[in-house]
Amino acid sequence: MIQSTPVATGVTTPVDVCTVAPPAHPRPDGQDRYTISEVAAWTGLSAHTLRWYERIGLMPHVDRSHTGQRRFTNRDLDWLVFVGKLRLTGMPVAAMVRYAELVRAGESTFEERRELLETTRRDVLARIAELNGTLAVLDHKIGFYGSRPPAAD
Amino acid sequence: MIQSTPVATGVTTPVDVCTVAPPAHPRPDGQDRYTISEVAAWTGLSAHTLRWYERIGLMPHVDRSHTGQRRFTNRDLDWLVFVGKLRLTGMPVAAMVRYAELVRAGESTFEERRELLETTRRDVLARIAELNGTLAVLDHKIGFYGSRPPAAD
DNA sequence: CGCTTGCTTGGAGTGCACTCCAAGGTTCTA
DNA sequence: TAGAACCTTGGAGTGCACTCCAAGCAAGCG
Repeated sequence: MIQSTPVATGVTTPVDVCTVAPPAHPRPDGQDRYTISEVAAWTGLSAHTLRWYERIGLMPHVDRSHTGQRRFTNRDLDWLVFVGKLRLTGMPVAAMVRYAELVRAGESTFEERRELLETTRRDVLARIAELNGTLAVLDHKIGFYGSRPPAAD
Repeated sequence: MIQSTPVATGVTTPVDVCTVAPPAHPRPDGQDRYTISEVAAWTGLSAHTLRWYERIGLMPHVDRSHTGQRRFTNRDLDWLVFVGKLRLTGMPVAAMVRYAELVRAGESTFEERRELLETTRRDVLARIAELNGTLAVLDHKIGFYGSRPPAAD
């Protein structure tokens, strides 16, 4: 299952990574220079995965300390939160990389970005419909096995 | 994406594979002895996948012709339709195999089967909630890119 | 200063769900 | 009855999304 990897618990501010400089929301320790393990803990992704995201172009190039260690900014955190959402949609990594490329390419790609997101949106709606279809079957069968699905949820 | 593999288009009868002999619904050519390629065409699964399902125990053992070729019955078709639904829920194959084992084990496993399906149901609800969450983000961002999401759907 | 813990890299490995292959036997149509 | 099309098997290969490894610097504390 693609389901819930615990992405970024504890965020309360509405996120707004949209391409062009959103006002950065100060994060946990407010330094704007987080190590990879801090970011890993904060996002729920592994450090491995964060490096991998950078390698495949899913992260804009991350700042480095004078000795070459990664220092993530609040902006990077915002981006990762958004990427986490895209991942939850079921969007393949290749498409997320494409989106990241468009973001790097600047404003001229607004239209294509919108299209990509709208395609994703349609996919999500289709998937929800599909899941609702399976719910019907599941409920039918659960009824068959002698108990109603729990009323609450 | 796990999404829509075209599973069994053209089914109109409500399916009811539930374990204990449901009245078989006559299928397309009404012979009750379909070759693997007929079943592949009918379910949208590949012949490879059908053989693989049998190998891993996701299919009850399929009838054979006197020379050893598979001959699927309407019952098998019903089962495959149901398995297709389970697959759409995002249930891992291993869990579907577990369910198939329980079915083979007989009535004493009703309770465990019900639990398995209810767990799956909860997973589906959670996934739908997750997807609705992504829709909110998607819509926000699509609005950001200068056009509202299409009104219809 | 030394020590532990953390970070770096390229490349290899993992798990899932298929997907395909080769070599040969079977079935159907003309 | 020939030939095309289809079926069989075990095992190997594929694509995706990570996940881990080894060898070697870097950072922070007493």
